[in-house]
Amino acid sequence: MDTVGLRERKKQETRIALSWAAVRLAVERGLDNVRVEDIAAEAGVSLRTFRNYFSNKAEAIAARHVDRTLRIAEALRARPAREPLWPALRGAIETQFALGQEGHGGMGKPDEQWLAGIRLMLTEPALQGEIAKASATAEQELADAIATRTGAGGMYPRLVAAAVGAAVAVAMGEWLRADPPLPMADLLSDALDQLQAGLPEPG
Amino acid sequence: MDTVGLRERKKQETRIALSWAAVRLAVERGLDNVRVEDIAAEAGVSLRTFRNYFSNKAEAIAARHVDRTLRIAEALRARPAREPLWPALRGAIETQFALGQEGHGGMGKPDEQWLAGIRLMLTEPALQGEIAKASATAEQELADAIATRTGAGGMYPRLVAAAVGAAVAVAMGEWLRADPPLPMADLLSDALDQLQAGLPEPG
DNA sequence: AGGCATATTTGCACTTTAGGCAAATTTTGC
DNA sequence: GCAAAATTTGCCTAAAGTGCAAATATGCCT
Repeated sequence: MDTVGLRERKKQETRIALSWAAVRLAVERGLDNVRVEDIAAEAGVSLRTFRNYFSNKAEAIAARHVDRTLRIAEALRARPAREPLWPALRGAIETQFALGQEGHGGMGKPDEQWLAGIRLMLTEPALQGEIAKASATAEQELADAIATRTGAGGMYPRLVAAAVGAAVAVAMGEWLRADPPLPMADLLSDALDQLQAGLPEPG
Repeated sequence: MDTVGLRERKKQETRIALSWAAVRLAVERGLDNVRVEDIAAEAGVSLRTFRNYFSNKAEAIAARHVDRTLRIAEALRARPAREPLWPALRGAIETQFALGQEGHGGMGKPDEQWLAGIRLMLTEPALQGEIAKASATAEQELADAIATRTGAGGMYPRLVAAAVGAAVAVAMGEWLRADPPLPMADLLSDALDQLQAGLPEPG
């Protein structure tokens, strides 16, 4: 038998189905034209069950993004303890963004839903609070992982986590904005370089 | 007559009164035991008027914090254009946090409401989304001001704004947490120093 | 397999939030 | 003063959110 039972797995499936339905409907009709009830129906559960998982539309839409960002901290912990912090951080981040680049030899269709979800979150003002909350959660985990890895105390772990989170957010924003599309990896690398250089004033 | 008419001023007063009432009631009874209706009553306006100003409790509570953080960008713009970016940034930030230090020769009572509001926002999970949204708004303004001042394009202005926002947030958190209380100015300065040094791994 | 304990889903009742709309009130500019 | 414009307010309806208990599904032990 698996380490996770049927119960656990079905719960996860329901959660994903709800989040997926939320994003799809919101993209199709616009956020305001989607009732929580519709999302529940789309996912094949009762309205009340939706509320057992999420407290509102925004949370449901952001759920997959939250999961993804939380995995950065997880990836960091999985790295060899002796690896210096910054390379480890870059590695951990890259594993979560190893997609979206078109024309690359990799998978052809770069998680279209994820892209739509991100675009939606950056577009709809009503979702910005949620994306920010997601970042806060992720940064908390990241700070813990950094503290464990470096043994540093004080503000350092939280500073690094917050700064890295900021860099990721800025890079993501630029990625969506860039008209001649740029590879996410490059933007991310560029942002982290500037951060590590202490953000010196150009010119 | 003033440059702003009575209308403008009363609107601002109502806004402040509502935000103030929201914070006070939430601190007194706990966030969940405050209905929007109560806040409106406390501020002496109708429930419907409350909704003309804010769309929910959280927004009302965060309003004064938003105003305050927006003033950082304003302060940056007010600085001499030739001043290098980082000193100007530090100066602008400090002007908005020139309070809260007890035992300093300055004002005796350091905006008790503000402290309570901040503590509330950092404490109540339901408000974290709002504080984050506030930061996002402030960072947008800050990025614009930085872009204007430095003439830099690309991600630089947004990166600096986001990183500075992160540093301020971390310093504020530490300030509230520190058991033997530390001066906000020191924490802020420390955080910005680390940022400018490129957040090198200690040890 | 059978059966008990635990977790999840669901329906239902109820309170609160959210927002459109038009009437009443207040401020502004002339 | 007085008309135009903005703000406040009450009313109304849809939707969100929450507690509770019954029904259903799963895990676990014998």
